[in-house]
Amino acid sequence: MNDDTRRNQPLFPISIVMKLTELSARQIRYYEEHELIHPARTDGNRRMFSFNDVDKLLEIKSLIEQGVNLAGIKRVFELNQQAVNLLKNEVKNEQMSESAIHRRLKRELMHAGRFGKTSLIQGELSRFFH
DNA sequence: CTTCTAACA
DNA sequence: TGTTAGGA
Repeated sequence: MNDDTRRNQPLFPISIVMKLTELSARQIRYYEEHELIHPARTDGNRRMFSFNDVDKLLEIKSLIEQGVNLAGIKRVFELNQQAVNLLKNEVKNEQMSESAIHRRLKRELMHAGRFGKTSLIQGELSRFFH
């Protein structure tokens, strides 16, 4: 099992996520309603969150505190996803050497760092560290 | 007892 | 966003 799979494992119920993110259940459910997160469901219809879900919620919290509305947050995620896809394609097309990939990645990570915990692209970047 | 959806003195 | 009702 790789890191990606591990980070996407549905592990905790909403009560734990509330403590980890300091967000109310209302907020967490609201963000799901607006498709900012997609937690898994148990047989009993209970939400089960993964590490990636928690990271994303922390990201949402940070952006909300900075005055970004839900539409804005969606765009941030979309642009972030586009950046990931570009990196993936470049790697796939083997148009970059290993060292170039890592240099590029380091630059992306530092850029992401300026915005807080942002980007890091839902843990998807971990795939490039293999 | 925890979580879910829907609704709003 | 908070809170509460009524179920599961």
